[in-house]
Amino acid sequence: MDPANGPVVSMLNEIADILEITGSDRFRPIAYRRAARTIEALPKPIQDYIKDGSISELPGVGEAISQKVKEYALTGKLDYLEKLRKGIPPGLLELLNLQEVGPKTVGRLYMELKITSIDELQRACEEHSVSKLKGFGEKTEERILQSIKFYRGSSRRFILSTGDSVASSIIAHLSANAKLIEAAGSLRRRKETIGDLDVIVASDDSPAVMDRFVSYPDVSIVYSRGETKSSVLLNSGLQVDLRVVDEKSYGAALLYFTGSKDHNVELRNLAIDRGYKLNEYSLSQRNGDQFVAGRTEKEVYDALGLQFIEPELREARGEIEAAREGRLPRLVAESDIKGDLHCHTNWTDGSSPIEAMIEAAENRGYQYMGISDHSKSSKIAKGLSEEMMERQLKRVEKLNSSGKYQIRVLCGSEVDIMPDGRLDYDDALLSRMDFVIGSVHSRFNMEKAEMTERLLTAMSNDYITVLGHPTGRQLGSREAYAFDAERIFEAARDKKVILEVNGSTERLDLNDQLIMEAKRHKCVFMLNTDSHHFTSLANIRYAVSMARRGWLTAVDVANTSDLKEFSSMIG
DNA sequence: GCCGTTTTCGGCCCGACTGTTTTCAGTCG
Repeated sequence: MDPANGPVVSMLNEIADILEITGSDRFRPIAYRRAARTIEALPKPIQDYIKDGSISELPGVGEAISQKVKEYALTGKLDYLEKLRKGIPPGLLELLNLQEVGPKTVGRLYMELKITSIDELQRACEEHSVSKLKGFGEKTEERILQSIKFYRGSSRRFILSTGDSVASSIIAHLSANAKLIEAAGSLRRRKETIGDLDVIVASDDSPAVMDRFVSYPDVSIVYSRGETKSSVLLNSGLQVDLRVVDEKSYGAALLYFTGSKDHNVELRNLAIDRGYKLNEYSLSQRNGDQFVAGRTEKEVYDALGLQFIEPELREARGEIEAAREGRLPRLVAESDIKGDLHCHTNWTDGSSPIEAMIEAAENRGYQYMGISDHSKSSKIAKGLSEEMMERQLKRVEKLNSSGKYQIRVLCGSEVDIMPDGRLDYDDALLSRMDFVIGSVHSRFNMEKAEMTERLLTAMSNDYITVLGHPTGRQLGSREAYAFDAERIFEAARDKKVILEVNGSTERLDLNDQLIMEAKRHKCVFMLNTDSHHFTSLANIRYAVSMARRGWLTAVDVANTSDLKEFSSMIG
């Protein structure tokens, strides 16, 4: 997605929301949402499509919507939307964020009880005036109160690594009754954050699986418990949905619940084109329901004439077309990685000694690894003074010549990029290092132009090898700083500065979309962990996940090369 | 509102679960 399109996407979705609440033709809001999805997935700003007239060729964007998008893009507002907004009180839209409360419910609550905000809804439920409405009852009232409580509580997205640990614990809990079991959804697609967790099970004894599931110790609320589907809320606020299917439907179910939604819509439409019907049970003949495929995902893709599409690619970003034409990339895999250069030690803010980091890297089968402690200005991180840096260089040299390790240990530094773009050590010291990771750790709130200059200046230093965690974002706590990505990626390519994909679980930086953009600029990448403890070297899987979501192959990634070739790349 | 090798009008992905029903509407994914 191009971030510049965000406002247009919200505009279209808001129109859809209002149309749903006011109860117009059922299909008009669907049309607006479809157009919003299309525009959300565009790689370039919508203005580009308006300029060359290709906007009305976008799927789901016809005459009426393209006119509205043009007006909005040109003037920053839209008459039609202003008029719609006047028709309903402003607080009404927020009610849609409540679980189990949809547009029909909001519409009726407004029409019959004059409810226009979450506060008013809460009061109405507490006074039991909602349950007196026709079609509503006590349980509905309680459910709404619960949703309100949840909505006001925790943030509703979880980082990927949290999802991984919950998933493996639930899978362990259920595995005795499951023939096949796997986490699906955004977790399986390796999205940077997940909203909920989907688990798919193949089993002959569905009731037993369901019983076991709803009695998982960490469950706080059971939302639903059915024969094939159950849904619970954990104490952490994470919702978990479980589906149980027959073994012969397992692949179809996994495919269906892995998504993304847009990928599924495209797949189903392709199925229809080919005379089939695709649902969570099988791919079947459109007439007669005869089973065609469904035991495995590959079986379904095969029957549709597609290459197998890795879950990380299933975002409706052109992967289905590529699969049809047999030109999907062979994605980089964890087993391709031959070294990790972003490792801190207890010389600065890490908690493991150099030797422990080296041994952990060796145990992973790496050919090389890099020590990259903080530079002197990172006071909080106990950055190394020049003298200490000198000592560390000598220490690593000694370890390499000790004969104790098979692995080659490189010594570098994660050097602060100062506000003016200079690096935190002088060139003489930098020149003696095997590699240099330049990172921004201060003054995150610079203006875009200033930050861009800062990064460009840093990248023009001859000794910088890698741009570390290029956007500085931390999931759920710190936004990416502003900079002109296009200029930075062009400079990275021209100056041969490698872009880091940082696998630290709170960072995941670059993210998938920026990776795709950088790849279009023909940049080279390096996958690192930013480990502060020897066990964190395993986080390389998260860097790999982002890289795969960004369509990277081993060729795009510097640290898939053997030591010899790699040395020439960083040298 | 969009779209078309079944259609320029009449469809629009589709199935599970819940609650309030007495056969179904609303919500979700």
